[in-house]
Order: sequence, then C-alpha cells, then structure tokens
Amino acid sequence: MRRRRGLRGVDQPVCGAGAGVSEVLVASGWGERKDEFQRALLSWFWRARRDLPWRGVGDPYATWVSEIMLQQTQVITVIDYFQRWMARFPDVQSLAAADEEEVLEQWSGLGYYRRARFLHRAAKVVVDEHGGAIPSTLEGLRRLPGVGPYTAGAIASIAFGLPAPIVDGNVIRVFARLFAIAGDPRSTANQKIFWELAEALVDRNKPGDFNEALMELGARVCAPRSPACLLCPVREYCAGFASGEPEALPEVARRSAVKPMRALTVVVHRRGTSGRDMLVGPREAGGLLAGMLEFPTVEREGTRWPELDEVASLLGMPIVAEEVGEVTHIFSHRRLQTRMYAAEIDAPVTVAEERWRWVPELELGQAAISALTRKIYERWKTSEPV
DNA sequence: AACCCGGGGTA
DNA sequence: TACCCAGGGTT
Repeated sequence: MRRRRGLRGVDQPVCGAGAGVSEVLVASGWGERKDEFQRALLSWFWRARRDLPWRGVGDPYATWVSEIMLQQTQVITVIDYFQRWMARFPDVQSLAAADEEEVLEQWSGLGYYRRARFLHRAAKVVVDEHGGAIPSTLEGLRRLPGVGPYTAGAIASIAFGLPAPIVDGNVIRVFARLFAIAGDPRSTANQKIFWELAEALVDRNKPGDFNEALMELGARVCAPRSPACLLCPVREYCAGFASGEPEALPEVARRSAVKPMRALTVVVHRRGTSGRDMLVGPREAGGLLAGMLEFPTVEREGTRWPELDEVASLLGMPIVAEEVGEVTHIFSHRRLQTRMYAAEIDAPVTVAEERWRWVPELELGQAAISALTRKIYERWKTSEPV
C-alpha cells in the first residue's frame, strides 16, 4: 500500500476493524464539538441547498418515490422522472391501482427497473394492509419491498422527523474523510462504523435536514475527485483536509475492467402502409432488463452474433431483412454488441409467438422500453431512407 | 456476513 | 474506459 504523509488513518488507522465509534470520536477530539459541527453543516445547507422538487413537499409518498428513484441514480437524472411520476401517480392509491406496464412506462430510461416493481408492489401493500398510510417507523418502512436500511432511514428522518441515521455513497465519502477511515468502505467493520457515526451525529432536532445536508455536502463539495475543501463548512473538523490529500479517501477497490460480452441480433420490424407500427415484446422474466419491451432479439453470451434465421424461427415466420448497422451498449458490468436488421412487413401478418405485438411508432417513445432499446430505435431511425 | 444484481451518465 | 450514482435482496 502506498503511504500518505500525515494521514493518521492510513498509516496507523484511528479507525478500522475492531475500533468502535466512541473510540473514533474520542481519538478525533470530537466529543464536545458535535453541536458545532451540526450547526455548521445545517447553516450551510439552509443557505446553499438546491431547490429540488421533492424537497419541502411534506408528503411521505413523495419522499418515498424520490428516495427509490435516487437509489444509484444521480439527482439531475431523477428530477424530470420524479415530476412526471407525481403527475401520473400523485398518491399511493393511484400507484397501487396502476398496471405494471404503466409503471414501467414511467420508469423507462431510469434503469434498475426492479425498483419500479418493488415500489409498485409496496404501494399495494400500503393500500391493502396499512389503509393507504405509509409506515412511519423504521421497522415498518423496512418491511416494504425495495426499502433497505438507507431508504428507511431517509424516509423516517425526512418525512417523519425521526432521528434515524442514513449511510449512502455520499455519507461514506464524507465520513471517510472527516475521520480518516481507512480500508475498504464496504467491509463489514467499516460499514458498522459508518452507521454508528451516522447514528451518533444525526441532529435530534432536524434529522431530515441533517441527513440531507450530509448527502448534499458529499454531492456538491466533498466530491469524489477534486473536493472543494475551501468551500466546505466543516473542513476544520476534517482529517482528510488536514492531511492535504482528501481524495485519498475513501479507499475504493478497483473493479475488473473485463466486461463479459453478449452478442445480440435484433430485427426491427415495421408494419407498413396505414400508420407505422413496430413489433415489440417483453424480455424474458428474470434476466437482464426483465420484462422491458424490446424488438425481436436473439442474444447469447460471447461475441458471435446469432444468425438471422434464428430470429426468424423465434418469430415463426420468414424474415426478409436488410442489415442496417450495429449498436454497442455498455453497462457497468456487461457489454452488449448488437447487430441490427430492418424488416418491412406487409399486412396482414401472423406472428407465431404471442409475446410480440404491434405498437404505433408514435407510442414507442412512451412505451416501457429500456435505454438500450431506445438507442436501437434511434439508430434504426437514422438509417431509414426519409 | 458474503455475495449477487444491475442501468445509466460522465470526465 | 473507469468511476460514480441519496442500494437492495438473497443465501
């Protein structure tokens, strides 16, 4: 391991496996400074916070929706989705009453579609078993599908004013720097420390604001790279700032650069003369992008594209199609290489498999499709003769 | 407690 | 390409 000058937590970790949070706070000289820290952070937050559409709404449902959308997804991406969602499903009853496909339509493009299904299922639970009232305790929230330790704490503190701790990626980074917490932040021992710190530090009077402030600080000041320490309201408490190398923490493990390849052959069918219909169907349950609508596709692991006649037999009909290009789509854990064909179908046509159906091209943008299918569609469109 | 899962955006 | 993103579920 590379050594870093002056960073206690790295060469001789103050914190790490075995140390409890009280030792951490005492070793950092924090015992009596907690109140000052809270005030400094909160007054910064009240001055500098962003005006986000889910803030200050005073509706636990809105808080819940925003927290689910924000899981592993950046604020800037969520804003528009949140507003459209709240317009279409303004309360838990309307969400519970919706079809899953409508729910996925609203989620289309956000990714991690399992979140939408959990949220939908949980809405039914809230309506059926809680009379439409979102649970107001940590334990009650935790029982809802899709609500883990972070989300339960966020809803409890933000929507219900309970002094619940939260730990997300931002909090991990902020705490790792504030207290010079060395080692893999995901390790069990360090996770325990992060949660205990969050519990110990959360402002009992303004828990929601405090938690949001911690995350806002992580997102806008205590950034992963090039943290803006000179703008930081709590830099005088920060071991990372004192060390001169705040970026050295947290110690993130490098992920493998090798992404498994998957080869897809997709045939974009358009049905013809009266209106323009596109043939789509849901992806198989359980796999990648499960249930999301796609164009007829055959895919497999590796780099060899399935042949066109495999797609033809999948559809149970002969395909006359011309190749129109390739699309590469990269997930964080996988690479998809797509070879694309275009087929014009003269009605009437019978599609053997029931899972395929025609949808008007104009409705495709609103359908429950993934960003991958959206990308394929866009590429297909630009290859069309006008 | 370890492990798996998984979409998208960006520097 | 690497890394990050207001994580959760399963075993």
